[in-house]
Order: sequence, then structure tokens, then C-alpha cells
Amino acid sequence: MDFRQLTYFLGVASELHFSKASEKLFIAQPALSRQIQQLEKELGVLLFERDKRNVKLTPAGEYLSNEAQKILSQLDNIKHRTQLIHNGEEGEIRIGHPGSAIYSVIPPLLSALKLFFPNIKTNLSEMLDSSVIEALKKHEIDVAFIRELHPDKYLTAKVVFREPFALILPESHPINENNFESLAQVKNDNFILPPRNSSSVYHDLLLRICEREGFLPNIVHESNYGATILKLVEHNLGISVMPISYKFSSAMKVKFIEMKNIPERTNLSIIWRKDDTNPVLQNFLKVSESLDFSDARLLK
Amino acid sequence: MDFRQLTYFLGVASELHFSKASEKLFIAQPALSRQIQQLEKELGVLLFERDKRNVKLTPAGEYLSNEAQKILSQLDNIKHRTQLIHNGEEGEIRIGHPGSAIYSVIPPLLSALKLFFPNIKTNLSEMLDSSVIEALKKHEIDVAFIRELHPDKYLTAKVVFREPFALILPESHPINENNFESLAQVKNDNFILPPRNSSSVYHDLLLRICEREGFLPNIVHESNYGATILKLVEHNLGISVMPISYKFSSAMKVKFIEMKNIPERTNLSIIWRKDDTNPVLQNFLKVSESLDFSDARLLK
DNA sequence: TCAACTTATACTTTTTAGGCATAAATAGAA
DNA sequence: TTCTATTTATGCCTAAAAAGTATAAGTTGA
Repeated sequence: MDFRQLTYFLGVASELHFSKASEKLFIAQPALSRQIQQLEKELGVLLFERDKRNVKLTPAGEYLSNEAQKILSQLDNIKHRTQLIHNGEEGEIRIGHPGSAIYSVIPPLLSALKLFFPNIKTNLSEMLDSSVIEALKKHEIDVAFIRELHPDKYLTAKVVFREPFALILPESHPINENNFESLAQVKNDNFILPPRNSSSVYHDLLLRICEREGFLPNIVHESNYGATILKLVEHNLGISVMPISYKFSSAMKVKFIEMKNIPERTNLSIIWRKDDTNPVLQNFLKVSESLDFSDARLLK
Repeated sequence: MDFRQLTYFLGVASELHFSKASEKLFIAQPALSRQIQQLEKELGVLLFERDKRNVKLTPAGEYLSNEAQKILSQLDNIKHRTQLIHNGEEGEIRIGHPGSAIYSVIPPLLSALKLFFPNIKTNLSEMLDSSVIEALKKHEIDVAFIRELHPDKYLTAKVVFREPFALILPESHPINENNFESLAQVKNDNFILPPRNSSSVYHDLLLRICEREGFLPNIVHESNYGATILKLVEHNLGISVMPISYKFSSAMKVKFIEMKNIPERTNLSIIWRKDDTNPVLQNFLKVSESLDFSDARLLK
């Protein structure tokens, strides 16, 4: 039994006339008769009752006709969806990202993705930089946003977004936007940062600036998550340095003082497996390239 | 695309190795390679990523693999069920019958059918003799039980059950099993019967016997349905004559006096379209032939 | 009884699938 | 680095299957 025979069978079943059906199917009548005979022989089932004048479906033929119709239309659907997947228009992409990306690149990116590829589903996993590489290599995610780059033979990364740092202070702190000039002003404050091993950017930045300003910061608390750090600052347990985009993340009572006058910026890079040919990933990368993640657009 | 190609595709998809798959599929490796290429070309979709060393499914191939598996197993199922229908082991048979048959042949027949052909469904329609012929010819039913035979070119009928008549009397009536001898004893009673046009057996029977006994019955009520007639008798509105099997039909307060001493019997025949080749019907007829609808078994 | 119509069969041609030999590419061993 | 083993792809030929043409055979209705 093959699809051709089923199609022929449906042709005869709908015409109930071999000659007419053969015309519609663009084959000769004897060829059609023989294919039907063959199908009947293979199944061991009489599908049509025919005399020299009339053709009608047997109950088994009736059943097969309904089912064959269904299965052929299913098959069309499968073909079509297979093609969509091939073109990367349908499927899922699993994205790893630091918590902060939720306040910057992710919303516009998902909007654009939805616009151009409405049938691509996304699966977002918030994860620390330290987990991203492993998750990619284990195929647990397909693409990620990451702050720090570790060049890797099997991965490609590309900076998509740069943003300045902000000094995070409790509301009661004497420093404010107007009187802030340099980090030296808070050299006696306690600092709260992510642990060095999970994300070195803050440490390195802080240490670099402090060094420039001639002091060594006193780190008193550590936490992996931005929201936790903000909460600790709010409760007067210390001050911090974070990417400015966290400003839009919550309604905590802390001050964000953008450090415009220092050259350091935090990069957000997109990273994926170099050899990943998944068309959904390719489309995801295209969309992300097409977007201009300028500070202006994201931070207003 | 045909089933062969899908089967080959599934073979490669499960082995992820063309040479091994070709062995399992009992064809040469180049033939397999070419069939897969052909499938890919027809779909316009790369199904496998292959270098000279490794073969793996693309996302589209992954999808197709799942779907193809489903559709091929569906197809197996369809083949199987088509064969069952061909053998008359699956399907539905629509049965027309007089109300009285529910109290005689139908229960043992349905039990036997269930036993031998558990996948045949039945659809019972109670109908008057007068509707049966038309319903059969309109293909509204496939087989029927009928009391009166009207020989018909397109129908075949066969007597399956004979039963004696009973005189139906209200409980208060002076005649009883012991003192009943002949219908002449009730020649002055009022009779309740089905209308002549819908079922002549009762009329004809009654008239024949009465004629023999030398009187003309007084028919005062008519009703098509046995239960109605019984109710009217119960309420003392007259007496009736009905097949003895109604005795087991209800708990109405009426007396059934079997008229053993008269030769007349009512026949119940099975009737179907002579040219109906529906295998379910054939099996139904076989089962019904295999049963012995003797009075003894049914009326105890 | 014959003409018209419809499906089936016989035979031939065309198309497609499959087999064999081998090329091409690559990983891993020597 | 070179060679060998392994694996998929390609070229070419053969075999099988499908489709075409002509026509037989059976049936209906004029």
C-alpha cells in the first residue's frame, strides 16, 4: 500500500466511476483499475462492489475512504510543518540569560521575534554567567546572554548591548546625582557585590576604579542576585555598583547614580554553539542582529 | 513521498547510520541513500546532517520522525480495521422489529451476537410491519423482524419463530385457564386490536376463528402498540388476542389464556435486502440461523 | 438484437527502484 | 605525515513496477 494507491482509491471513491476518476487523476483507466485491484489484493478486502454498470463502496471501502482522507490530510500538514521547521519558522529556542537582561534586551527582542516569527516559542532560563557555558555545551539551552566572555572553541559570542554602571545607594545616603563626582567619595562605605567566582565584572570594575582613586573597597556582603543586592542596599547594609538597567527593575527605595564620567561599561553578549545549525537559532540571531539595542531606546 | 520512503527514513532515523539501516531494511546502502535524498528533495528539507562520519537528525527530521512513526502505526490500525469490517467482525447493524420481538427473539439473538462478534454494534428501531419494507428499501435499516410476509423481489424473508396466540382478558373476567374452551365463549365481549391496515394478522386470525365459531367480533378500540392494548384490557375496556410472548412483557393485571387448541400461529420472520452484501449482515444472519428459537426456550 | 457504455485483460513502453562497483571524504592509527 | 578503515555519495546497469494502448467482455436500455 502506498500513498499513490490511497489517492487513486479516494478518486474512485468520490467519483464511483473508474473512467471519470481516471481522467481526474490523469492516468489511463486500466492503470487505475489495476492499482485498485492491487490495493484490494494486498488488504484482502473488497473495497468496491462493481458490476459492468455500477460502482459502489463496500462498508470496508466506506471506512477506508474516511480514514484515508484523514491520513492524507494529516500527511499534508506534516509536510508543511516539516518545511516550516526547516525554515526556522516554527520551533522552540531555549534562552539562558542573567536576571538583568530582563530589564534591557529581552523584552524588545521577544517582541521582534514574535513579530517576525509568530510560531517560534521561547523558553527563558535565568542563569548565572558561570552556568551558561556548561548549559550550552550540554544542549540544555540554545543561546544565551552573558556579561563576561570566555573565548571558547565551540562557541561564538557577539556583543549586543553596552551600558554604563550606576552606583547604588540607600535613599538616606548623603551622595546624590548632583554632588557625585567620583567613587573616592564612598571609599569608606561597605560594598555588596556578587561573589567573585560567579561574576567577575563588578569586582574587576570596582577594583580598577578604586585603584585609580587610591583606595581598596570593603566588601561586606555577597549575593548572586541583583534583586537581593538592591534589597540589602535599601536596608542600609551597604552600597553597590550595578548596570544602570536595574534602575527599571523594581520599586525599591534606592538611588541609582549613573557613573557617566568613567569609561567602564558592562557588555551584554549573545552566545551560541558555533556548529548549531538549528534554523530557529539562525532566525533568532537574525532578529537580534536587526535590532539596535542602543542605550537610548532601552533606558528611557 | 510514499510509505516506503517514510519507512526507510525511520530506519535511518533510528540507526543514525545509513549502512546499518540499509542492512535492517534489506536494501543496499546506495539505494537507501538515494531514497532519503529523494525524500529530502521532494520536501525541500534537510532531514539529516551528515558528514562522512556522523549522521544526525535536523530539527525538521526530528519532527518528521515522530510524526511518521505515528502515521505509519495509524495506517496499520486502519488496515486492520478495514479487514475486520470486511470480515463482518466490526460494524453496525440496524434492526427493525415489532415491539413484541423484544419479548421473544431479540434478547437471545443479541446475546449470541455479542458472544460471537463482540465488535458488532446494534441499533434497534421498534417499528410496525407496515414501515419495515419501506425502511429496508430506503436503507434506513439492514434487517428486520416482521409478522406478516409480503413476498418482494428485492427482499428475502425467513421464518425464525412461531408462537401460539393468547386471549387477553381483564383479571375480573369470568373466563380463566380452566374453563376456557373456545372463542365462542367471548362472542359478546368487545375487542381491542391493532388497526387492520397496520397489521392484519390479528384481524385475519380473529375473523377466521370467529367465522369458524359462527359469530362476528365487535371491535371497539384500536391501537398500534401492544402495551397500549394491554393497558386498555387491564382497565376493562375490552379483550384482545395477542401473541403469547407478550405475557412476559409487563406486570399488567390481565390474564393470558393460551389458545393451544387452535391451529393458528403467529410467525416472526427475519427479512433483509436480497442483494445486501454487508458482511455484518451476513454474520448476523449466520448467528440468527445458529439459534434455535424454540417456544420452549423462549417462553419459560 | 444492437448500440452504448464501463470495467477488465493482454501486451508494450516508460519510469522507478535496487544492485554493484567505486569515488570521495574523514578520523584515527602507524 | 601517511596510510587504513570507515562511511556516505555517485555512476551505471538490471530488474521491477507502473502506465499507456488496444481490445475483450459484460450489462443496460433503446
